[in-house]
Amino acid sequence: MSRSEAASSQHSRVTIAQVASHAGVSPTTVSHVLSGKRAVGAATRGTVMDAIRELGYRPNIVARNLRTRRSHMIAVVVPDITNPFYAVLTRGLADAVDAAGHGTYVCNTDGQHDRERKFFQDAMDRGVDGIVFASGETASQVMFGEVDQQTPIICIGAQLDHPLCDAVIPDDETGSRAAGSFLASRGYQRIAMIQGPPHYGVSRTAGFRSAMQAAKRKVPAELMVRGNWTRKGGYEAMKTLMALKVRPDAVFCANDLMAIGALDVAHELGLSVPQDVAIVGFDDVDAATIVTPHLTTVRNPAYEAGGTAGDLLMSRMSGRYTGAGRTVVLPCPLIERGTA
Amino acid sequence: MSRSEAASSQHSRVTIAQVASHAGVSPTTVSHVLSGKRAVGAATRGTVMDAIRELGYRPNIVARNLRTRRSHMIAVVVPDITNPFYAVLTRGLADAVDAAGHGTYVCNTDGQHDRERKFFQDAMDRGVDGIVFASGETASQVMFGEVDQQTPIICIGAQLDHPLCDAVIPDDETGSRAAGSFLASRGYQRIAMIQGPPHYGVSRTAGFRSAMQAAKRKVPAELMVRGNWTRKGGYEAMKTLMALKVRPDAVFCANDLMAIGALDVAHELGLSVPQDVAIVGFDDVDAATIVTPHLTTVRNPAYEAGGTAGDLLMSRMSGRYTGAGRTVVLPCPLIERGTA
DNA sequence: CCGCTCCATCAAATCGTTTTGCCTCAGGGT
DNA sequence: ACCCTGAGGCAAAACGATTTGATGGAGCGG
Repeated sequence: MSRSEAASSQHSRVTIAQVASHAGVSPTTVSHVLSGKRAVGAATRGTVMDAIRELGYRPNIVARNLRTRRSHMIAVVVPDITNPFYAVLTRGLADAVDAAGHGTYVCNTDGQHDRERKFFQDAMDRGVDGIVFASGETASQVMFGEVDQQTPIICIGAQLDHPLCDAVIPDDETGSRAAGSFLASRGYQRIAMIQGPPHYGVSRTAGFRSAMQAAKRKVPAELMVRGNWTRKGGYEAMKTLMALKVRPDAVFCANDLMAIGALDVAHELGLSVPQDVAIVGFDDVDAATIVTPHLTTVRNPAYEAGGTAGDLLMSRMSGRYTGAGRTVVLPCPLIERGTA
Repeated sequence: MSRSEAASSQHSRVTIAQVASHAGVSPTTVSHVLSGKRAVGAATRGTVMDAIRELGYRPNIVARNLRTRRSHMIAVVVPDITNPFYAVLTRGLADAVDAAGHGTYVCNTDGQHDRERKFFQDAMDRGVDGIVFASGETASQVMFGEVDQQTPIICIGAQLDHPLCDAVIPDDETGSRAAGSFLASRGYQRIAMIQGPPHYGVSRTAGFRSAMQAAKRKVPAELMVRGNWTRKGGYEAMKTLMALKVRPDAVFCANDLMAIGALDVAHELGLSVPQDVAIVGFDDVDAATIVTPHLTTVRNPAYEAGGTAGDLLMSRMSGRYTGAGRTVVLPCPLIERGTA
């Protein structure tokens, strides 16, 4: 093997200079052969290519990054990669930018603002070409003080007033409205909602309310309860709903986990779903098809969100687009399954 | 703000040379203040620190990487970050190395060998300090031909005979044996197993067999069926088991998804679990506590695996350890829940 | 034969650090 | 007086690529 022979002959990696001397040309020429930025004679090119192959040359990307000021690396900062929503989002992003040769540097913040800031700093210092920020709707804009005006930032799920910051936001409100309208169209009369904690998921509540208004359904305060996004929280919220003197015949939950908790209560009470009570969730997590019956829900397009974030990023990195912050909103379609 | 003032005054970032001239010293001295590798007079240090603060200097990490030949970045190559097992593993790794200032570059291979090779190359070219390879048990050692002897590699779930490659392997076999013994100790007589596809998960099968032998349970061939790791696969395997003239009263599944499929069949047939038939899974995925009753299973320690991979890596990167490949095996404890 | 354009190539500067070798000065021991 | 040591500082050489300006011919019209 010429490769291993070359590798063993010298401790470290082959440099462009060694290729050049082996081929009897200057480093410049080798660089031009590789990049194609200037014309190179066919014969010379052949010699150089041979030398490259023979020595097993691989370019040192760090050196290139230093000179070109591009790293072909983008940072994605999420609360927790363990959360399937962010895992899928990250995958969508990775798939979108992979073809263009960009790697993805994943940062877990656990939603802590100081970690968000730390990773912003770190990403800038490392010279990433772009940052995708998906820390949920509570994205404080504190950390943007730290940011270099050069590197593009994409915000997912929240709109920020940073000049060069594009945003991609799933259309929670329309999705929730669809869920509400759907329940109404099925003839359910007393439709309740299990919301998220105060100040969270407000657009989901808004969409639901607007649907109820359009369908001429009254929603007394007792039918609007809250949970903390967890299965247990949904369980308890559903308990209080079912303890009402006159029970709801349908309930829309602000996320799937709470919907699953609500389903637990229905099973516990011996209620059949959706005959006795209908349930609709939001997010379309994997678990939605594991419970029985399968959960009717609204899809939160994580993969697509990551993908369009990647596209927006690349359009800026390439210089194709240099204008003000764009906003693309993604539809959240209703997925009809067994619980409504 | 002195920071923004400095930033606006010049287009690009502040360099160490600017700090030096602002403080009236040489770049060398600034570097020494930052790194502490050589003594610097207290007065000088103060001046330099002030200059750094005043100009808002941030070191250019790319330049540093080029000079020091370390990137403080480690690559983790997994089949798919979307798979919760690998997401958790990645998080464990990230948490372990984060404190030491290492970032994690995530690569999704989808289990394709050419992508594995491509990312190996890419990671080497980018100058990562280490690679964690978690592409499951079928890790071909093809891509190791590409690898620079310098950069340490940790293999998760498979043992490779690369000289400097440490391995961390979850103890599937003991875990499976525990599952089998547990079923036997509960008095189940006809214990079946739904295995993975041929050549996969052999140690899980081995552990189960050894437990059966120790418990003096016969396992006729008809009780050893196969699925393809999916819920559907488990469903079908369970169907054929339940179509037997004499049914098993317990079944151990090589992973949770198949166990959930088996559970579907039990529900469909009106069998009560675990009275009529017991079911035990493997992995302890989130879904295990979503099904009813909650799945009794064997825990596959993803987080710990990622964490110890990080530790092994750091011990090599720091030069603390330079010996032959180590192997650490992680226990897979049985988690008793409702299905057995 | 001159001037012009193209093509191919090269030398040298640059990116922003870290690190090595050398210098100076002060102080202490003999 | 002399040597030695340690502290504190600087100049310059890496690190390994890309990029710019210059150069030397070749081809060609006038």
